[in-house]
Amino acid sequence: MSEIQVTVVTADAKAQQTVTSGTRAWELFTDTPEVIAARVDGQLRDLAHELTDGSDVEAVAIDSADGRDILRHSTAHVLAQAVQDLFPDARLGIGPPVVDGFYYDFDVETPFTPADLEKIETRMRKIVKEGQKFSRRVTTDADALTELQDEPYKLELIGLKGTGNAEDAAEGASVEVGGGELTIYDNLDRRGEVTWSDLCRGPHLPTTKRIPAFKLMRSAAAYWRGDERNKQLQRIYGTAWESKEALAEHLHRIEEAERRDHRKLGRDLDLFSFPDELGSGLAVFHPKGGVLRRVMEDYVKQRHIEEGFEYVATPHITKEGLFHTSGHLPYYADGMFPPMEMEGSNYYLKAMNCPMHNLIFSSRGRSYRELPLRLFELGSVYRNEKSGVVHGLTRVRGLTMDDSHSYVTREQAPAEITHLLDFCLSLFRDFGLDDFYLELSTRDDTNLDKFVGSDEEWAAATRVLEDAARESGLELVPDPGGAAYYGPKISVQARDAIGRTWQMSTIQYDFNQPRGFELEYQAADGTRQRPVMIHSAKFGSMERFLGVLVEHYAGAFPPWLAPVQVQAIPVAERHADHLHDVARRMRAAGLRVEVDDSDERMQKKIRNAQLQKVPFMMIAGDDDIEAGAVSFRYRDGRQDNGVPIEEAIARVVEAVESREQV
RNA sequence: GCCGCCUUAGCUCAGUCGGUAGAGCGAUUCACUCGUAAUGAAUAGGUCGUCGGUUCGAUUCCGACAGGCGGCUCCA
Repeated sequence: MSEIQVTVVTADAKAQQTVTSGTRAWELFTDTPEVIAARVDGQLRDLAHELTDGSDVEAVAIDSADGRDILRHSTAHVLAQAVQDLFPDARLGIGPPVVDGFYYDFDVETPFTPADLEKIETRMRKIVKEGQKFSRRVTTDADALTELQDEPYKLELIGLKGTGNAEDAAEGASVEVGGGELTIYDNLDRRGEVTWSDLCRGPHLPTTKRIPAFKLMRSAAAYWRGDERNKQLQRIYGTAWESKEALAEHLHRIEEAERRDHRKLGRDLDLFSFPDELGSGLAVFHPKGGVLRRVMEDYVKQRHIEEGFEYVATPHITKEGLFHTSGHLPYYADGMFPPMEMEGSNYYLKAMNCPMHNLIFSSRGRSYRELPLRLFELGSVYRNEKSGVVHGLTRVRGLTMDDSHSYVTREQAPAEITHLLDFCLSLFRDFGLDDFYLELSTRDDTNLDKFVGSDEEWAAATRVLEDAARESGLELVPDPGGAAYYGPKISVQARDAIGRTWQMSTIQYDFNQPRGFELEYQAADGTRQRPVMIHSAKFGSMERFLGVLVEHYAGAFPPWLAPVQVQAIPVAERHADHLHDVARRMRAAGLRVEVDDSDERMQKKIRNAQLQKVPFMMIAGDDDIEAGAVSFRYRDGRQDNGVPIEEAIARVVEAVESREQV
């Protein structure tokens, strides 16, 4: 037996080690049980991987990003084995790890019920307990096609691999047939007998016993290879973690997110509702939600004007010709409400504001001296969102965009895009959101029917946007195929307090509509030139942004946004007049104050104010009246007693004006 | 749009193996007037999502539709 040299790589060191040939990766890590795989020369490998001379070997711990992916992928295998144990007719789709978990798709006659999931989970625990070994076996396409002849979806993946399309075949397909050679993983029981096999690239945990904690979450249908023309498979989602504690924390985070759900808080805080009578995806804002909207709208209007925009207004409905000119009807009709016929014309509800703004631009001759010309409105639009996608305030059928169109020369476009991007980000910061990334949505070059314009125009537009995005220094994520039909876009994705992301702003470079509308300005040399238009929505939709704010703050808004800024609570009935007096003075200072002079006990009033997440509770009893003062209680239970009235008013005013959180 | 699940009082939810329903919170009224997260009592409130079918009888079973939830697809 000969000797070979390997290099064990850790975060801060590299150590040469001499081992005998045939040594497997696990032998290097026998005293570190959290290691479940190895990265050998940059490739993730099973611990059973046989080392070769000169290899760099790095431990992969189960609680690392790669380690969790491997854990979850292995748990997905256990899921599939359990499903085929219990439902022998189930055919396998794809089973990759995803953020915080994994899924596996199955073709079954009848969809899984919650009771089925329980049975499957029980079966999975049994498999985990059995400590089945994940054993890698290299195979050939021909052998695999024979072996997997009962698994039509796997055969399809192997076929796609042959054409080099495996990576594009479907989300997660690469975990099955990615990489160079085709491999099958056998699950071996204690006697070494094969109990189950699956086509898989790996790597995997050494045994199922190394799955410390998992849970099945839900089942749902999913189109095979993500294409709605294909059959729907039944997808089971699960999660798996390196410890029971980590699983518990994950479940706790989900509960936390549910607690912040804007749909629940919207009801609890009496902000908005979705009356069935209106139809799906159509919200009404109650007085308290109305305060939020008004504050947002007033602020965003003022900021637009400060940034050089001119406020305009346009109708909600128009004859169809306009949307032909803009390209909406040829390219976007599915997204619009059906037309209504009147006096021989078809009228459409507006799905976008841009065509109307173009009419304002072309209402008279324009000079280069007017550019950039920036038109802005809070434009309400109606979109025929498919019934299955409507979701709270974040996906609605009627929405109001803070929508603007900047008409610029080609030369001015880059600076204007940077200007718009800076504007978006500063607005978010004013509202307390300061964690963003950008997405660059480009044309899908394989589906040109969906997009207007020449290759050169798209390339130029994409370049301008990409440059501006890079200049911002923010993380930039590509989104191929995500462009609008008329041009590429940058979108700003904001993370909320618990790490979820939401598409807010979009900035789109459009060379098509100016051509369609024959927009022109007269240049300095007397020639007529075509402007470029840049679409931008900063909040995106007022509805979605409001929903995101509710979740970001979990309903506990900073005072400048809070529907009720001060809730006054008398200790006893005789103290109410004092508070009514202070409340009057606060309202005169522009504050939103309510006095709770109901018959409840003060403890109950405090509880109510607490549940309504009011930033300032203003309490007064005998001591306060005697001292010409009030007492504050904050949402965190902190107290500040005996604050002189003038100072109390000034304090709340200051908190509102500074837009700080209290 | 597709798949699955769900819809009982304003909210959260019991319940009826087919014989028209209950609780807590909330609301209203009365009593209590209290120093930092729920005072007590009484009262009102429901064509059990809508429409159709089966049945002597449907909130319960079946179907369609509407709305919601979880995904998928889509998303200007």
